[in-house]
Amino acid sequence: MPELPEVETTLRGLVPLLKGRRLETVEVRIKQLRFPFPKNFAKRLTDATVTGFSRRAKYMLLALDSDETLLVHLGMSGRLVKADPASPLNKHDHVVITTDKGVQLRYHDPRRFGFMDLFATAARDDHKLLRDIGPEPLDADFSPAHLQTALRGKTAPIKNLLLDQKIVAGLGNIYVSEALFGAGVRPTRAGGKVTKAELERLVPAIQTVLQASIKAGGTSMRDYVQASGEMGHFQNEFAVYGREAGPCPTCETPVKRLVQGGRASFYCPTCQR
DNA sequence: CTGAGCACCTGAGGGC
DNA sequence: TGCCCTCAGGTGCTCA
Repeated sequence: MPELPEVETTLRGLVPLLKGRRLETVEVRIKQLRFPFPKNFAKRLTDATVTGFSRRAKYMLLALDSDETLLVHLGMSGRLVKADPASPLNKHDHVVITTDKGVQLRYHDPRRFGFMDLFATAARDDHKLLRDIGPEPLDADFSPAHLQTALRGKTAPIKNLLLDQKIVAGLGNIYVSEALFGAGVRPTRAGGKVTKAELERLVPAIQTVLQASIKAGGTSMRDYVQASGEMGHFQNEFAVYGREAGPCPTCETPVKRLVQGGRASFYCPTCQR
């Protein structure tokens, strides 16, 4: 599910609920998610106070006063949502955290592709899952020149390469289709053959679609909701994603769907070359 | 090294 | 209703 905008909106929603709060109870209700929980996970979190919030690619990072950092990945179907502590637990509510103010957060993930980790904050830059990630697309150092270097000589389709978190952080299947539409680049183009002029359109196209989605609270299609429980509504603004045979918003040509690397891509055959 | 394919898991929806 | 198939927002592994 969640790509950069959904992770970012979740994180922003967590700040007012968790900032400066001590985690009073932590209950892990499943043996493992995608990976086993770290040793003594619940015990190490209990009584820690949350001091900082950041995001890297699709990872949420919560800094604790215990000098450890909680890493959360939502996988395909994960969500982290405030809940009434009195309401019954769902079978997919895998981790339940209650703060010293009585606020309860539930990590819910039917497909269990998500996971959590807990590690020394000082070792963050060496973390295996974080160290090879490419630039954040909303940061100043994300540029056409970076993409040009990263894509040089690549024969794989640009669609697949933009999903590679080492090339650019945080994009997933929805926003790659939307960004390539915004840039007028066909998803099948070999990465190394995308021109400088096209990359100069692609960078702002990526930034525009991500920022618009964050503003809309992300995309809620199946599982995703914000930390508050509210839905996002960027799904109402898709230009091409999920709109096979529908009219291109620019030229009204029917949108095409194809499968690349086992995943659907959507594009306008007229506007994207 | 690259790129392709599979694996992990549940649930929703369509066709019959 | 029920069964079987396909598909879904991610990513790490193996193999050629």
